[in-house]
Amino acid sequence: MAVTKHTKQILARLDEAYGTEQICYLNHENAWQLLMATILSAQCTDARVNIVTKDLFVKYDSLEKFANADVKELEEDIRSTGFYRNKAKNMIACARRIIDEFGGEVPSSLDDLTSLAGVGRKTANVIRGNIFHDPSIVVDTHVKRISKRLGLTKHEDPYQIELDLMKELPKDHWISYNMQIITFGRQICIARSPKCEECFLADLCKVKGK
DNA sequence: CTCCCGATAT
DNA sequence: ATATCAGGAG
Repeated sequence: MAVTKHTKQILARLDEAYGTEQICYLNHENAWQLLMATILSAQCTDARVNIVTKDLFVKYDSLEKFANADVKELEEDIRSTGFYRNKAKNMIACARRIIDEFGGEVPSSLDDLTSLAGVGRKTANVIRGNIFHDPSIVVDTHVKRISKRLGLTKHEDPYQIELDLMKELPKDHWISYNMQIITFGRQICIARSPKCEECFLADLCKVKGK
């Protein structure tokens, strides 16, 4: 499967602008912390998640603490991330199942990860990429919006977008693409008001200025 | 498809 | 007032 010149140009400019180093914007010290942080990041900015987890991971300093947490208390501890009832319930169930079914270790396969409460394809791929360094494409709102703007996919469904990107992007760019697009999406191709005047991909964009 | 749901920019 | 933010489950 040949990579189109259009795609090569995009990747070359992203590499030049942001490098290819693997960076995670969710603060964490281990696998279960990243898992909990990623569950919290659903429909919430990473900046907000980092504020919450700063205290959260001191109070809950192990999976066992989450497994035995009081739901109401955990709800208040994570309230500002939104969807706090679902998230608190999922975090507790998730911690219990990792302890009971996976010997206390965060599993590495997509199927095992998505079998956990509150863990969908996006969260699972964050863990696979950042913890286990398995090539994976995380389709979040930035990747979705910008991949469409750049003409790398026409789909709305995140899984279909993931398949399109896996076909179009060389495997060694999968992880860096995610980091680059998130950075790009926050600095330039902002959802509410994209800065097309200062965008280094404007000439390759399908919907420039719209 | 609907519901979960607070913080922030416009 | 409205859209959007590193989504997932029923």
